[in-house]
Formats: sequence, structure tokens, C-alpha cells
Amino acid sequence: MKTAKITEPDEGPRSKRKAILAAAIKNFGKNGYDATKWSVVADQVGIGQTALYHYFESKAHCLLTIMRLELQRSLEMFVKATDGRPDPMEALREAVRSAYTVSERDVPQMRILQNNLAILAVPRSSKKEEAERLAARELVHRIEDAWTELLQRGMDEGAFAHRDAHTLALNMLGMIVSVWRWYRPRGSVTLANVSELTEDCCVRMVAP
Amino acid sequence: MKTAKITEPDEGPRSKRKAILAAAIKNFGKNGYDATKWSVVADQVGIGQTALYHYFESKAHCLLTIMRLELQRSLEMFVKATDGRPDPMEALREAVRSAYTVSERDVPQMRILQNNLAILAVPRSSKKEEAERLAARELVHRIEDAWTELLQRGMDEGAFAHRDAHTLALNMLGMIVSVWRWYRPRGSVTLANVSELTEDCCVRMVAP
DNA sequence: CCCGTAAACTGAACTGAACTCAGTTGTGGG
DNA sequence: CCCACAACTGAGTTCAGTTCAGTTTACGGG
Repeated sequence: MKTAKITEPDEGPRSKRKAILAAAIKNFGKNGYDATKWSVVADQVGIGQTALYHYFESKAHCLLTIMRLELQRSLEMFVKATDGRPDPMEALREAVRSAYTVSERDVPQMRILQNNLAILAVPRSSKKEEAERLAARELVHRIEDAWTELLQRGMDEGAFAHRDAHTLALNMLGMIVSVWRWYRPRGSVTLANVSELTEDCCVRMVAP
Repeated sequence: MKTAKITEPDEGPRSKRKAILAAAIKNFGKNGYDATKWSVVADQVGIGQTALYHYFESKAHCLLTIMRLELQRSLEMFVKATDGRPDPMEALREAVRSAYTVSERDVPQMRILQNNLAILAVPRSSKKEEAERLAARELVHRIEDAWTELLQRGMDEGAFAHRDAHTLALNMLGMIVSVWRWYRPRGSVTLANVSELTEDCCVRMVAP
């Protein structure tokens, strides 16, 4: 498969791209993508609505960019966590921990990703949106495949119970990311709590 | 808490409400809620766009109704599956199985529910929409509480390992429903496969 | 059988948020 | 100083969702 790698556009010193992304993340995360008025994002950044189109082709293009960036980060974290770990069980534990090693700034971004995954299923008419969508989709697949491989390796080595590695990986991922639906930084359940419990769940799911 | 029970409106013999719901489910499930044009639903039912407003106050009201109906069904299935089962482990197994005991017609509806859960988080300005939203939210909580209670009971009786029952319930539910994101009726993985694997995962997650 | 009534429906107009267009501003490199 | 191009703007346009002001259709009671 040809990997359409998206490189972030060069940003001049006056560029408001980062600020737009930050404001969009804040609003999409708080009120949801649909309920967020694009013009409010412009207001918060301190520019006119039309200036947004200097940086993003559309509101959807901005959303897709946010999602792709978060997927890139997630994949990177997984690779870092599991790379060069011969023991599958230890790799799995590290992988789960890495999924919850996020700054407070990343939490709404994970929520946006989780809440808008459906948008990745349907093709977009605009070029740039479609490029972002395909890049995001490929990242999703790479993440799923990476987890599948990890589980398969553990099964092959006899460290994990033998089951359909791919479906099991999807189940695990579903559980791990479902947390972002309800988790709130200043809630009664801490990320450390979640991480510990979920790590244990995942270990139990593969125990031979 | 005051339970705002929503009773389905009386339907005359000429009512197209069911047909509208069916068409909306088909389209929302296939292309997503946003990508679906409300007028296309009207076309498929064979009425003018404005006639839709005889049955639903808005497109969002229709979506919320679809979601509430599916949540009602899910809760009912859970209760039926676990009711009068003294053994927590057997109740848990039945609960998971019940979650995948769905007709092919229900699959897109589960997907819609899963893909649009975020809409339940933000208040709506319209009366009827808000009523449906609150009803749906309460159903979500009731389902979560029912699972939590089941797990807590198992822990209290020593049948399950002792952990935070609520977080564990959310993890389980997250895993169970995440399937509707990717499952397709004529795909290579059958619902029976999923059900069996997930049941096993859940049992492992609570094993003492 | 006709009439009153309410459900079911319609075409035309309206709304508002996303987006386009045709330009203007302003800053850093030559 | 001035040019190039990033950064930006106000005034429109578009279009899906919605409202309005009625018209049609079925049905039960007189």
C-alpha cells in the first residue's frame, strides 16, 4: 500500500495554525464537533471567520487534522512502549500504560478522536479532507495491526492463550479507548486508577 | 430522581413514523448522521420534507429517538438475561450473550447509538429533543448501574475478584459495545464469534 | 350521505452556519 | 525602500434544516 505521509505545512512566525487547532480542540472536546460554531473558534483565536480558510479548507478538514495528529501520537507511543521488549507480557503492560500516558492537554483530543471515528468511514469530496481521512484511516489500521501482532507473538510464544488475535486486539483497543468517553481530568477516578485496572484487565484477557 | 418516561405517541393507521425511523436508521447507519440529508429520508419514505416535521420536531429529535429506543431495548435485554439468576458468573455470561442477541435490523441502530453518544452530553434547546436526550441519558446510567450492581454482587459473594466495580463495568461495556463500530453482518467475523470471545474476555476480567 | 374535525401533507419562504470571492494589509528579505 | 507572499477582511453566496400558511384526506357522528 502506498503510504500517503502528510507532513505538517511550514508555519511562518505569524501563523495562527497552532492557535486554531488549540481553540478547535477545546471547543470540539467540550461541546462536540457539530455543536461548535466555526465562527466561535475564529473569535477565540482573534481573527475573522474567513481567515480560518487560510489554514484549513473547512471545519471538517480541521477536525480530521486533529484526529490524525492524535492517531500519530498514539501509534508513536505504542511503538516506543513496546519496541525492543522481548517479553510479550511486559510489552503488553507497557502498551496499556502508554495509552494512558497523556498530558491533560491531550485528553479532549482523545475524546474528539473517540467521538468522531465515524467520519473516517465515508469518503470526502474535498482533496485535502480526503487526504487527511485516508491518513487517519491508515493510522487506525496500523495501530490495530500493531496490537494484533503483539498478541499474535505472545500466542505463538505460548505466553498468551490462543485465540483470534485480531478480534481480541479490537476488543482490547475498544476497551482502552472507551475510557475517553467518560474520563474527566478532575473527576473522582484518576488516570492512574484507570491505567492500573485496564492493564490488569488486558493481562487477564490474554493469560494462558 | 424524577423519571421522565417517554411513551411512544399514538400512531394512526396512516402514520409514517415507523417508515421514517426505518429510513433514518438505514441512512444514519450507512453514511452517518451528519452526512445524511434529511430531505433524502423524506424522499425514501415518499413524502415531502416538511411532512417529516409532522412526526419529529427536527432531524436531531429523530436521532435521539432512535438512540433512546435502542437503549430501552438494550436495558430490557440485560434485565431479561440476568433476572432471577442467582449465580453471578452465569448472570454475567448471559448478560454478554444478550448484548449480541440482536436481529440484523438492530445492527445499524447499535452503530448509530455508538457513533453519536456524544450528543447526549450537551443540553438541547428544544423541549422534545431535551426530553429524549434526558431519557436516553438516564437509560445509559441505568444500564451502567445494572452492570455495576451485577459485578458488585459477584465481588461481595466472592465469585469475582475484588476491584472498583463501577470502573470495571464501564470498561466491560466499552469493550462490548465497541464491536458495533466495525462489525458488519456479512463480514468474515460472525456475531457468534464475537459473542463467544467477548464472553470469555469478560469472565476472565472478573475471575477471582 | 354529508359534515366537522383532526391527522397527514404540501409549496414557498426563511434562517443561519459554512463557505467563496475579490480584494487589502503588513512584515521580513533583498 | 519595495516587493512578495503570508495573513487577513467585509460583503456576498449556498444550501440543509426549518417555519409558515395553508390544503387534502380519512373517518366517525348526526
